[in-house]
Amino acid sequence: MQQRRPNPERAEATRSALLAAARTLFVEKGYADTSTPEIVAAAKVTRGALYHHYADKADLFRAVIEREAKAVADEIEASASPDAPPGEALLRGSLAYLEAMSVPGRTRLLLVDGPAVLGPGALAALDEAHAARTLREGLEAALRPPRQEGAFIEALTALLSAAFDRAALAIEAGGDRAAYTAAMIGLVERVTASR
Amino acid sequence: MQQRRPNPERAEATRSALLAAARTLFVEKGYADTSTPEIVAAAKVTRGALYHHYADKADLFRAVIEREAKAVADEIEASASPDAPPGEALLRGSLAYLEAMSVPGRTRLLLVDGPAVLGPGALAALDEAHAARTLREGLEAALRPPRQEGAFIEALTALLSAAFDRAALAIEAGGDRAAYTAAMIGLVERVTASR
DNA sequence: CAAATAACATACAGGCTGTATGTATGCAAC
DNA sequence: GTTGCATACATACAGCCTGTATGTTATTTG
Repeated sequence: MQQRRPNPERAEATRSALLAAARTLFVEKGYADTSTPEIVAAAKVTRGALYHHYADKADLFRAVIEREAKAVADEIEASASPDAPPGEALLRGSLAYLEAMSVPGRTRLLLVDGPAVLGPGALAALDEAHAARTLREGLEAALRPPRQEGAFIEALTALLSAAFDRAALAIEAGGDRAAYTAAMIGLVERVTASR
Repeated sequence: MQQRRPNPERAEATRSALLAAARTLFVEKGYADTSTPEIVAAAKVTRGALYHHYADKADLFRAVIEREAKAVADEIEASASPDAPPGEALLRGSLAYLEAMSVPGRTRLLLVDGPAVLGPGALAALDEAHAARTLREGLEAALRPPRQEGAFIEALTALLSAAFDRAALAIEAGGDRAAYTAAMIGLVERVTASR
């Protein structure tokens, strides 16, 4: 498919400029208060270009979100040590998640505006595909041999993931980073403790 | 204050109609996709009435949210048994929260659109004033004598609260209610277990 | 009963979204 | 090399929505 590709670099540059401008404005003013005229002005293109590459404003937002979620997943994966014991790997991944989410704007994009604009289902799917998978696999490994059924582990994963999200939000909002980190580690340890 | 109150019943009826219509539409279509003409048509008033009683669309939304948060808090408090041991009181409160949040539309209002429209800070404040207070007090009681400092307990409260929220969302989205309830109870038990 | 004010109703201005239409440029085949 | 077509935009337009400004009615108070 797609043998003919006229001027692909220019198109890619346009998309890139739109994504960068949109990300900045969405973070600064939120999705609802950011207009497409503002975005294209910041990206130095026209609205025609925007609507040529993206179906609508929400589609552009989705592209921004996907990029961001992938960046988070990549950073987590980059900081993973492949041959660490399950318990420690899980802990390291948790800290890496908090670190990745402390990049300015990420909590607003991924945790506040994202669910409202794309629906919580879409975000959960993205999460599962990227960041949360690491968490679930870590939990499964740490809880092996499985003393619980699959649905329980899945639920536990979701709950812990939500706790991590809240920690990231609280820290970005100026909360006590050390306290939230400690509480998070405490949660993970208590959950994985071979009772 | 407020000695003169011309036609207060009529005004109250108007507000009530607006709140009811707005709640229904916000739940069905979300805040962004609900227009004020739609709301006033459903409430059988005019836009003039809306902007007379509320500063703007977001202010009406805030009123809906506050009503809903108060309802949740009331339901939790109603199901509390005052003289139960701390551990059991906490568990009961947790289940009551899940039950209260299963009223249709509540998760979308309080957990999805609310944070995006009002900002996560405003919602957290509302939470702390109503539902989360019960949780924090329960945790403090269950963890007494305090083996941890205040900031840690506060953080732990926030994390657990987020886990509860996610459980409510997952259940409303069609998740395995039993699994999520069990996982939530497991979390609370492990956290309050005298290590 | 007169004045003031609440409780609306109506009209309007500005901005934003999405679409429809127009234009230029590269690639490809002939 | 030019004819044809698709990509990559640019421009113009229609409709809707929000918030405000202004007008009207009906109480309540002095």
